[in-house]
Amino acid sequence: MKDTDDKLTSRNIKPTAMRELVLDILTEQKMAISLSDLEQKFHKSDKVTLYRTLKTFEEKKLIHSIDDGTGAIKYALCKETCQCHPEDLHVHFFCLKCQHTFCLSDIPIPSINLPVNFSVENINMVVKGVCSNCND
Amino acid sequence: MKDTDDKLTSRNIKPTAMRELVLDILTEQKMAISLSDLEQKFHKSDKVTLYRTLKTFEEKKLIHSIDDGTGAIKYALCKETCQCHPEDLHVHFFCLKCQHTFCLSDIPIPSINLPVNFSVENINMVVKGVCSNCND
DNA sequence: GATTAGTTTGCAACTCAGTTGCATAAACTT
DNA sequence: AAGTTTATGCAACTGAGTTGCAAACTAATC
Ligand SMILES: [Mn+2]
Ligand SMILES: [Mn+2]
Ligand SMILES: [Zn+2]
Ligand SMILES: [Zn+2]
Repeated sequence: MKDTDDKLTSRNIKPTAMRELVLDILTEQKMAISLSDLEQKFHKSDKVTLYRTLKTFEEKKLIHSIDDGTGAIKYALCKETCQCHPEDLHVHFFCLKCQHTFCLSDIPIPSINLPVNFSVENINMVVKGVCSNCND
Repeated sequence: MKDTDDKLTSRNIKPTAMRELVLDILTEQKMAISLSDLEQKFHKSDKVTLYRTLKTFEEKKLIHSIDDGTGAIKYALCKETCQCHPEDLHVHFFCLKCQHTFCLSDIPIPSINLPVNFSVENINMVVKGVCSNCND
């Protein structure tokens, strides 16, 4: 618990019981999960509390959100050093077979040449295909 | 009307009055529009009919859909030659000021090196920033 | 330790995009 | 014209996300 607590406090999040539970669940995931995924990891839970917990985590840059086009936002832990700046952006992968969404944390989003007078703030890049698990 | 009709029939879509109207509206747009945007271009209209019209158009590859992260799918005309294959994919741009979504039809999505055993079917890339209109 | 002030949680209720079912209307087929 | 297929319109629903408010909890002060 101490480790979980530290992770929270280092991001300026008050370590409540609820938040520790949520962070633990997020930590043990190999893939990004949605609010309703998270909800189902509890026997009894309140969607709104989980929703606000995720919002807080995202605001404090403990997690980042991924819009993979499935209609439900997914969330995944940020790296310790992440400040959610452009240089922290990476490609995400959605597997059409297992329907899981992964961070490709090592693959930075390639820069592109925009038309004149266009300026960039943020880029979302989601690759859809079949993951290594599902490609036998 | 003949031109509109041809566009529809060449994509194997029966040219009804409704569909002609929708195609005309889509043709005169400089940016991608959502279902509810489209709905508001009519004085009296049925959302479901427009919804199904867009679905049909997309299925027949007359238009393509864009998930720009705003929560409402946007639609834009495909080029004549478009078959919605990977080589037809292009970058989309969402302007944080005017909130408009544009096709950057001339900017192909850069290819990336995925981890071993990952295969690609599709890529969604949305750049967010400020468009040339809104940059002074 | 009781009092207070600020924060978090739980419940209900709502919004909004997208979707389905079904009955009517319109368009083709014979 | 009668029958068959396809398109349209209306109602009703789903599911993700969101807000308001009161109760529970925590932290700070006396
Ligand atoms: Mn990620
Ligand atoms: Mn486009
Ligand atoms: Zn997979
Ligand atoms: Zn703009």
